[in-house]
Amino acid sequence: MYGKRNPDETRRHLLEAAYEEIHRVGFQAASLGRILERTGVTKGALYHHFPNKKALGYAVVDEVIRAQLHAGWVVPLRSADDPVDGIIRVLSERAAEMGDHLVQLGCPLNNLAQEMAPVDEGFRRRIEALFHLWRGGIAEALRRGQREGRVREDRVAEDCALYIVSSIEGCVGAAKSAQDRRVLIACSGGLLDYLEGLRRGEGHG
Amino acid sequence: MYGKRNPDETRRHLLEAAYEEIHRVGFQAASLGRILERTGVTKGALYHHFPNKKALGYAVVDEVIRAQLHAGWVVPLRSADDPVDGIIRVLSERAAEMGDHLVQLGCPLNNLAQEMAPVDEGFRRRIEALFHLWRGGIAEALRRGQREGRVREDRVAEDCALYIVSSIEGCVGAAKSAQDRRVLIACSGGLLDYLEGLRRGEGHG
DNA sequence: TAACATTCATACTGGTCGGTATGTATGGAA
DNA sequence: TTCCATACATACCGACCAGTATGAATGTTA
Repeated sequence: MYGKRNPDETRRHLLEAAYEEIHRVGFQAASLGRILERTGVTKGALYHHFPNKKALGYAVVDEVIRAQLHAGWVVPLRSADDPVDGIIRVLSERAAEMGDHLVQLGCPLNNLAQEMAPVDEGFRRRIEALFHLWRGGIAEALRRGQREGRVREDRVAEDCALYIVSSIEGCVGAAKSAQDRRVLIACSGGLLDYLEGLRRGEGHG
Repeated sequence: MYGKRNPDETRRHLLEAAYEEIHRVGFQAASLGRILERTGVTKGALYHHFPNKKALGYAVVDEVIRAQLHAGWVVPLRSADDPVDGIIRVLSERAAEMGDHLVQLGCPLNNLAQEMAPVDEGFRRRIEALFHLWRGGIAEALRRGQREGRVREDRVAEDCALYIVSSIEGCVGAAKSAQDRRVLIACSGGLLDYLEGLRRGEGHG
């Protein structure tokens, strides 16, 4: 397009469009034709940058979703004073940032996980790497909180992180299934209960 | 097949095969050809019993999945003495019954919800009706527990049921994403924490 | 047994898809 | 200026898919 040539830009455009297409309809139902249509890129260009559809999907996970997760969760949690406060704040920030997309289409990472994990091991491993990153960021914050006396020490940080991430995906999934933002709010109440229960001095441990 | 004729049976076979196919690859990727192949039913028979693919999918939700949910969750919870004990017992029973299928392929209802809710309103409503049934069974048990003094009364039963179901789906989803049964166990630990916290006399309310 | 609706069976259609073959324009290096 | 890899563009292919047209059995009813 434009008669101009710019390989890096076209690759970026393809990745962004593929990300949105996959987020909208899933990987298997994603149409290369629609991606090309929306980007103005031609099939020749696409197959120059990616050997096949699967490689494009892999790149979306490895680059686009990974960058979002890193910037949206890992980095912010590093600079949080209190881990529980930090998780709650990041949670609401991410929910606000994604807006209606989160309720309508769900979490891009979890969508892919649920669709592709049983079907393609390459996807599964890449997706699991991102979940590992995510849980790692939360667990690190929780461990720091334990050292600083903010988080109860009778819990294993990694186990808590696993449950927190799963619970987030559960809540987002419920809201998506209902196509109703209020479900996200109501469901998050239970998660907040759990998070508050992780603070130090909450008894019954 | 068999030269014999039996409309009810062929319909049942079709529904069962469709259920399995959808559970395996999702509705959109489900192939009528594969369903016919595995049942031995022909295309003419299929389109005699169902007007189109979508109607077959709807019937799977309305009949197959609904029956499973009713028999597996609603009925058992009605005869539970303690709701928290009951939920925990049903949880493990269901997990045991589905075996590796649960970890490999995930929850049939939630799979469909995540795939189809944003795409087709007919699916969404039917799926949401089943979630309503499920949450209703749990909420009813919790309310009875509150009346009988077994469950703390500073919680709204419906909100708790929403979070419990979402949390279950989150845990199952995590295990499916990891394709690892141990993830299901570890993740359920957090849910058990939450459930135990619903019992009466647990402080910090 | 004759008429008729139900229950299937077979062959075919149009459309979409991922992928490929082939060609062309660009830009940098020698 | 020549050469050549890079970066595209266009046309086409075979596979699969949901859905349809048509007809043949089968069971039911009169």
